[in-house]
Amino acid sequence: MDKVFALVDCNNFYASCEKLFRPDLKHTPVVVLSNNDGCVVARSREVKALGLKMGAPVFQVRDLIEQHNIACFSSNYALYADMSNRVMTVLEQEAPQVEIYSIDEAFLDLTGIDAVYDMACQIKAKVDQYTGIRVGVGIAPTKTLAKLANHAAKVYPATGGVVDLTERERQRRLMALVEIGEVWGVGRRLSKHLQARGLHTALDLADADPKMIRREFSVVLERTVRELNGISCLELESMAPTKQQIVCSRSFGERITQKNELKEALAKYVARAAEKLRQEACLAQVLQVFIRTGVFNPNERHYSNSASVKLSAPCDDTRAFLAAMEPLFESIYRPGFRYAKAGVMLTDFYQPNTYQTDLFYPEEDRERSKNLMGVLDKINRQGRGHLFFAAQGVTPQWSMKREFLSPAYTTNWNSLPKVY
DNA sequence: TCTGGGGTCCTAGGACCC
DNA sequence: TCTGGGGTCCTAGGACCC
Repeated sequence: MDKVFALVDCNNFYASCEKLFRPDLKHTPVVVLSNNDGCVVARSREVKALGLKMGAPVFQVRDLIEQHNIACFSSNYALYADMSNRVMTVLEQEAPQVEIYSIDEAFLDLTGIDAVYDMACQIKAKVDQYTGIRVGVGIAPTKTLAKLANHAAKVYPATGGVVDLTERERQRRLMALVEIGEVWGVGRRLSKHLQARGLHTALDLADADPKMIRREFSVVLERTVRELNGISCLELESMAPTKQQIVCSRSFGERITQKNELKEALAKYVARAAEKLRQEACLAQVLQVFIRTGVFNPNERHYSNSASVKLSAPCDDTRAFLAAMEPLFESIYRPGFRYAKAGVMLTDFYQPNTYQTDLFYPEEDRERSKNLMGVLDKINRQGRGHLFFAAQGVTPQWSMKREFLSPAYTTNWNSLPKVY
């Protein structure tokens, strides 16, 4: 039986979440900013119409923002994550198989369902009714084509937000209209190379020789070509695969010049990364840390370095990672720079009980570690940062700038929206 | 002066083995 | 003057995604 995938994608997701609780902004242009209120990372429909670019640094578009009275919001991930969960819950109720692909997108497996188009319309209506979030739906025999169908649902309002691309003729008609860079898996670099070879539209890519594509580009792009021709190469992955790395990094609200402050920042990221690791129920053996100055100012001396260490055994104890971080930091720190960003990465993951233990680390210590971390996490689930390590410092001067943060409307009792 | 954060996969090349 | 062949594993870097 032919496969049928649907891609459901929330419209302007972050901006929509902000608007949801601010009916007064219903027709106002809205942008959501990255951490430190640095870049534009989401735009409402009105803002897109104004031509304000995704990823634009705020200071470069400040005039445009003032001129059009664009409402700015700092990223409120607590809100977006909760709204995302609500949307995904509806999808899981409506569809037999769901792959949550990102915070605002999911693939559905609708193979074997008659009247797929009607079902997609129903799902769209239900998400809107239950969450207030508008979605677009693209239907096709492969994931790559479903992405393309979803793109069409967005670009052509006449579609009403649902596009069924099951028919080959429709697929080809659409692909002829779509630039090659819009294809899922074709980024900026590939786009340039492909255009240099005379391939400009999605259809050009679909009609390219897969053997040539593999030889000249990669096996990944070859798969894309086949997918564009209706041959499904990418399965629905309804089980979230276990993570292979955990990264925690931040740009600072202000440049750091003090050594101890930089170390405290790293300690904080180590603690957060270890917490995430325990949430995943994983153990990690390699810790990497990095620090760097700003990268954009050409008049400034630049420095960037990283170092990593392999622990004697995989673990998930924050204390062990903190102890390992210190010498790494000492080895890469250089005084006299204005540091802009730092981060840590955990890799080399193991499942508990499937690894070689450290001969000199007794079982009872492991038990105590597990209990201690358990208590730590339990307390911090009541509110992040209730309990922390002294190494993290108590009065960070460098914390993130979030000047335009909206309330945690859906996840904090004290921030529930009030209706008068 | 001010430019985000967190992931995955693939490939090429080097080290090493027999 | 002439110096093999076949393989694995690891890492860094590059591409992509949201």
